[in-house]
Amino acid sequence: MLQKEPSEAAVPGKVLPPGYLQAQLVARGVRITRQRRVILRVIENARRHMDAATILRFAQKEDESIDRVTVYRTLNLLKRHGLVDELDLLHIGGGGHYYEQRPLRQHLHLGCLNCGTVEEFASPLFDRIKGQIQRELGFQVAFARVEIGGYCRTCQASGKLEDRSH
Amino acid sequence: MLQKEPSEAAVPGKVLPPGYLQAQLVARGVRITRQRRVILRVIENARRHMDAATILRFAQKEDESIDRVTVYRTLNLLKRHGLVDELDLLHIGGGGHYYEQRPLRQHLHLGCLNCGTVEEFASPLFDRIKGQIQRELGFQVAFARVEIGGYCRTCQASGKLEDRSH
DNA sequence: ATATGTGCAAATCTTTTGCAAATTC
DNA sequence: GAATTTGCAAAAGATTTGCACATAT
Repeated sequence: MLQKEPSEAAVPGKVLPPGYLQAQLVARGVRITRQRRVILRVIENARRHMDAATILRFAQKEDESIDRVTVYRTLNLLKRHGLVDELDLLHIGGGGHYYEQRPLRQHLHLGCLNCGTVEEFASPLFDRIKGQIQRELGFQVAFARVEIGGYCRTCQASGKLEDRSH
Repeated sequence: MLQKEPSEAAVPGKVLPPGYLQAQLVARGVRITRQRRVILRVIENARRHMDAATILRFAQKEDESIDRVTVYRTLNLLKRHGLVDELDLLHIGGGGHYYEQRPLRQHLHLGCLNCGTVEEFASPLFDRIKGQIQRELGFQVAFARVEIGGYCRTCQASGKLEDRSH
């Protein structure tokens, strides 16, 4: 399967302070171990969306002994506490999942089917949709995942559109 | 108390005619085999979102000999032609993927974290977001996947909210 | 005849589980 | 000292691949 690094996306207004993940866990009475500290830092400092294997690779740069399993367990911990979101970015870059620290402001992910770059986009309209869902269906929204496939401006301009989803 | 009045398109009705998938493939010069015919019919007649294993189970009711691999290959074929969409429905119901015939009208998936039910919802606002993306980023939208986690009206009313995402 | 599709077995990839040893409170 | 967390090995689950045989044009 083709392996492609998901882009460095313009992360819309990352407002969360450094150490936020750890602070949140501490506030919830979760024990912070040596390996968790490393993994949290890797996630917070991510310049792009990372899958578990990538997070492991970065974590092992700081602590060789960290195991793949510990990464998965920490990701599950963070998911349970709603501190990270799991994406699959339309599988443009592989079969697994990608993780990002849950942002203050919900955003959409735009994956280019040609070059694999992932942009992010926030729209007030999406908040209105959530309100509409709540009002019309009585469905209480907890979180959302929006992944849009298409072609980025650059690839359209280049004219070299080779659809990799086929 | 919330009023029960799902306006507009709570569940966007299936508008595509029976045999649409097969017709589309034929129109594109794809050969229709015995097993493909069965698998296409299973997908078209789906009453809920199915994963590959479920599609296989239904297909084998009609033709015992159909193999798991053929289901995957047919799904890939349909994906390549943009005739089905792949979802994971927030993994409320398992680790794999779910498939649905690509609808005429884009809709959002609302998965209840409590009972696992998936509702669908279409909103003209979402079309406006797509326009916005196109205009503001020059990103040409091909398809979208929207999965929203939360709590359905029924579960909220029942009071028995046991969060399965934790 | 030639292209393509199929089933089977095995491989691959991702994620989870069992358990003894290590770590933390 | 009790409870939690870790690493290792192994299992489990989902999907893909190699290949000989079958099927369709």
